[in-house]
Amino acid sequence: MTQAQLRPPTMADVARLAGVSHQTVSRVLGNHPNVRQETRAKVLRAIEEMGYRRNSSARALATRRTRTLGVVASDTTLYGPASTLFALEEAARAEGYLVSTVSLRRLTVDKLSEALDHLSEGGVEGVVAIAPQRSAVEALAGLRYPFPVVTVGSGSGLGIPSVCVDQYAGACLATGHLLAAGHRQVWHLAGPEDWQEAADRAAGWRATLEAAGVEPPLMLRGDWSPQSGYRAGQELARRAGSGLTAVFVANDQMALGVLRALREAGVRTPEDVAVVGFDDIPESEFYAPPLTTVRQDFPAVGRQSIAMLLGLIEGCGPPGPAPIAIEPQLVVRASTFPYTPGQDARTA
Amino acid sequence: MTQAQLRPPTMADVARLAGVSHQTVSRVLGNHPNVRQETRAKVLRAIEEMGYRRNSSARALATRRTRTLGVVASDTTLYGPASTLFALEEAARAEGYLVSTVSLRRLTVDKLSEALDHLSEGGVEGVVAIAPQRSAVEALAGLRYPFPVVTVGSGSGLGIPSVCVDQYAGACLATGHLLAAGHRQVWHLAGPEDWQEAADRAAGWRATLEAAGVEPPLMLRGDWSPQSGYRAGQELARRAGSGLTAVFVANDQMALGVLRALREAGVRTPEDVAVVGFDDIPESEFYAPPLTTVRQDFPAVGRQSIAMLLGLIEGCGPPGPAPIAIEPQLVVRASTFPYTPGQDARTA
DNA sequence: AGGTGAATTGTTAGCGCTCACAATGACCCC
DNA sequence: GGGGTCATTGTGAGCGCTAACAATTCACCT
Repeated sequence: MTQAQLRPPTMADVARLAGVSHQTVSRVLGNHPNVRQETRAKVLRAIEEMGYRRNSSARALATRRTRTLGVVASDTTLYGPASTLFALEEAARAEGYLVSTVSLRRLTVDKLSEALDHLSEGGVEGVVAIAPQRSAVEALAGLRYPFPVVTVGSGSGLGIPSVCVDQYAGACLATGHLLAAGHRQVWHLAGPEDWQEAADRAAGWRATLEAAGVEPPLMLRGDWSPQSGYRAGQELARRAGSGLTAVFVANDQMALGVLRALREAGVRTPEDVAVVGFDDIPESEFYAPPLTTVRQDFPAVGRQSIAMLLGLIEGCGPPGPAPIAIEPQLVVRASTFPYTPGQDARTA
Repeated sequence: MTQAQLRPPTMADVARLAGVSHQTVSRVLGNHPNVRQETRAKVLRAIEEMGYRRNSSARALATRRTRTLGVVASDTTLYGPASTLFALEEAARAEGYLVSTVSLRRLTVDKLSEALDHLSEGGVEGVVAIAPQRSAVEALAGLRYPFPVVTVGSGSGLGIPSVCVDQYAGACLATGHLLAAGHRQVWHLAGPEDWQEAADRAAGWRATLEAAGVEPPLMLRGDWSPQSGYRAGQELARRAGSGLTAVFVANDQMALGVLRALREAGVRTPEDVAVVGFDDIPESEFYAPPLTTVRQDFPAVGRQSIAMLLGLIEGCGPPGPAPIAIEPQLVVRASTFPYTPGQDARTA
C-alpha cells in the first residue's frame, strides 16, 4: 500500500510511521548501540515500507563530511593512468568514499587548476591528482585548496605528498637485464622531458650503465605514442648496422612502434636488437615478438594513495606519511635473450 | 590581514564584512540580475578577501539538486570503455555536473546493483551505466531507483533508455569491405556471447554474407583478450590451408592475437588471410601489419548519453528520447586489400 | 505633491539531518 | 524508601544555504 509521493519520504515520515522520534530513526541507521531490539525492528520495517533513503546532502551538511574524494586524471585511455584510476576508485570505495573524477585530455596547469576548482565546488574532502608531469605538480605546489591533495606518479620533493612506483629501480632492472644478457651497450628511448617518470627511468638507465663502466649513448625521446616509437625505431634500425644491439624503451606502446620499425628495416628482434619496454600492458605479450617489460603494481599505488589522503584528511596532520615508492618487477619474454652466463647475446 | 580560521567562512560572514544581508551575497553568487553594480563589487571584494566558497552540501540541501551524475563502468583499462568514460565525464562537466564513478572489474548483476546503491547514497541525480552485457541490463530493468538510469552500449528494447554506436552497421562495413575486395567467404571471431555489441557485430556479419548469397561459416568466439584471439588464430591458421582467406575479428585486441597466431603459423597477412578488427585503438595502426578496423565515435556517445540523461532528469518525462545509434566508420589499412574492382584479392 | 511601478535589499522560513543534552523509566544497593 | 546507575528515547538547536515574500528606495509621471 505504498502510495506514490512527489517528495521522497524524510526521516520524520519514517519516525511517524514507526511511532518513534526522528532521532531514533537516525540512531538505527547509524547503528548506535542503545536502541532496543524491538524498536530497531519497528523502525527498519517502516524504512522498508516507505522505501526510505537518507538524504546525503542533509547528512553532509550536518556532519560536515561529504565522504567524497576527487581524482584528477589525464590520458585515461592509456593503460597506466587507467589502471591507476581504477585502483584509486576501488580503494576509495572500500573505505566508504565516493569518488568524483575529472579526466583531462592533456594535463596543463590551467586545466588542473580548473579541475580542482570544479571538484572543490563539488565538496570533495581531498583530491588525488594523477600528475605525472613536473610542470603541473610544480604549479600545484603554489595553489591553496581547502582540502589536502596527494599526487601520484610525480616525484616528491616539492613538499606535496606523493606516491609512486619506483621508476628508477624499474629502469635498473631493465637495463641490468640487457647487460646481463651480454649486451655491451644499451640505448634508451625516453618519454617526454616534462614527465617525472620518464626522467626517473632515464636516470636509472644512465646510472646502471655507468655502474657497469659503460658510457651512455645518445638518448632518444618520444611522446609515449606508438607513432613516436616508430620514428625513433627507424633511427635505431639505422644504427643497428653499426653496433647497436639493445634498446630500453620507456613504455610498451613506444616499444610497439620500435618493433615495427625494426621489422620493416629487416632488423630482427632479439637476434639483431633486443628490446625491453615498460608497463606490461596486456597486449605486450602478443607483440611480435612478445615484449620483455617492467610491470608496475597499480593496485598498490591506489591503496597507498588513498591511505595517505585519508591520513591527511582524518589525521589533519600536515607532516603526512613519508613518500612511498612501490617496487616494480621485470617480466622476461622473447624480445630479449634470457640471462645466460658466459654467453654473448649477439652470437646466440 | 586574512586571519586563519578553523571553520571556513560562511555566507553570513561575507555578508557582515560587505555590510549587506546574506541573501544579497547569495544573489551575487547566483548572478541574479537585480543587484546594484556597486553592491556586487563590494560583495565580490569581501568574498575575495575571505577566500569564501559556497558550501555545496548546504546548497544541495536547499535546492534539492546535487548536480552530480553517476557513472558505472567496467573494464576501464580497455580502450572502448575508457574512451566512453572519458567522453561521458567531459560531456557532464560541460553541463556543469560533477561525475562520480564506480569502476567494476567485472560487471555482474550484484556488483551493478551495489554500485547503484553506492551512487544513490552519494545523492546522484541520474546514472549512466556502461553495461554492454545483456544479463546486467536485464537485471537493471527490474530494479527501481529514485533517479533515471541510461545505459550505453547495450541494446534497447528492455524499456531502458540507451545510447550506442550502431555495431550492426559497423559489422556490415567490415564484412562488406572484405567481400568487395574479392573474398568469397568471411569468417568471424566474435566477442563473448553475453555482450550485446558482440551479438550485433555477429548479426551484421551474418546478414552481410547472406545478402551476398554466401552461407556463413562456423563462428568462433573469444573474450576480447589478445589471448583468446591467439587461440582462435591458431584454429584459423589451420583452416587457411583449406580456403579461408578473410576474417572479421570483433575487436582490435583479439585481432592482435590472431595476427600473431597467423604469423607464427607461416600464414601471411593479408596475402593469405585478410584481417579486419573493430574499435580502432591507437595501437592498431602499428600492428604487424597495420590493422584495417572500424572506428567508433565515443565523444558522440558521451554527449548523447548525457543529453538523454539530463532530459530525463530535467524534463522528468518517462517517455524519454528515442534510442540513438551513432554511425561507425571503416578505416582501411594494410591487413586487408583495398577494394579494386574486377580483381581477386587472393591473386593480388 | 501624491501616486505608480520597477529596482533593490532585507526578513523569515525552511531544506533533512546529526549533535548535545534532557527526560524517562527500570533496576539495584544500602 | 531514597538515591544512584544504566539503558533508552525525546527535544531543541543548529549545519549554511535558497526561495518566497515583505520592505524600502528611487525615478518618473500626472
